[in-house]
Amino acid sequence: MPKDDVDRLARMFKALSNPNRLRLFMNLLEESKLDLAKGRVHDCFLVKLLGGLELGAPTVSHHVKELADAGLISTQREGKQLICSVDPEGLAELRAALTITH
Amino acid sequence: MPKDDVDRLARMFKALSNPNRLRLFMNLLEESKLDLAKGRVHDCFLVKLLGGLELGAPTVSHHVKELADAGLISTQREGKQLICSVDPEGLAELRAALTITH
DNA sequence: TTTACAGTTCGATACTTCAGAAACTATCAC
DNA sequence: GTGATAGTTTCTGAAGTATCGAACTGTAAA
Repeated sequence: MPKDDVDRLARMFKALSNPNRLRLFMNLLEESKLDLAKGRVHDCFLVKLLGGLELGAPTVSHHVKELADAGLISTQREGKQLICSVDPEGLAELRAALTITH
Repeated sequence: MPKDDVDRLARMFKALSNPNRLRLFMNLLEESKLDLAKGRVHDCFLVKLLGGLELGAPTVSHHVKELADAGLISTQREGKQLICSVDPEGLAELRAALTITH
């Protein structure tokens, strides 16, 4: 596996290595599952993702950026709010790397 | 998802978040693929995993321990050598977490 | 145009991680 | 035994990360 690919993968895993950030992602993934199964992308208000997380706004902002930079989610503004969606390609890359039958 | 599960998952992802450690794991996974597909566990000398890694022995030892503690690989001594195998359960947990259609 | 809202940026602080040097343990071959 | 091999443990320093408070930006409603 080329070094660049390993680095890219490692960055994704790192984005998921913090429990709070992972929780954020899992919440979004849970919200998205139905839509992703149909090949569509689910949108979700940032606020909805924070159930029981109890983090400050700056921290959340930072975590969202990490996930986005890693290619695991994409974001877009809608008025005052930030909309997050799981990036299906990023998810697929992760799954491919962990797949046994190549 | 219960907090303990999130923490356990996060720990696995953390173990894969360092490029050198990820490389180690991917090398082992690559070696193991055929066997795992058949439900068996592949063993591999530590030395074989270090192709092009250029790390000191203490560092490698540390990385192997991290992967083992996270439940991603298991190790056993055989004489002077350490034998590593991918832990199929850990791998399955990771894959399950990233699976869309639950 | 003032106010509130949703999120961002900056800076500080406490903490964690990576890697290697030196010294150690265990095993095997002689 | 002695020496060589394979890996471990402990410690240290440099670099990176998580979190928050304070100040900031953009949007929308009053």
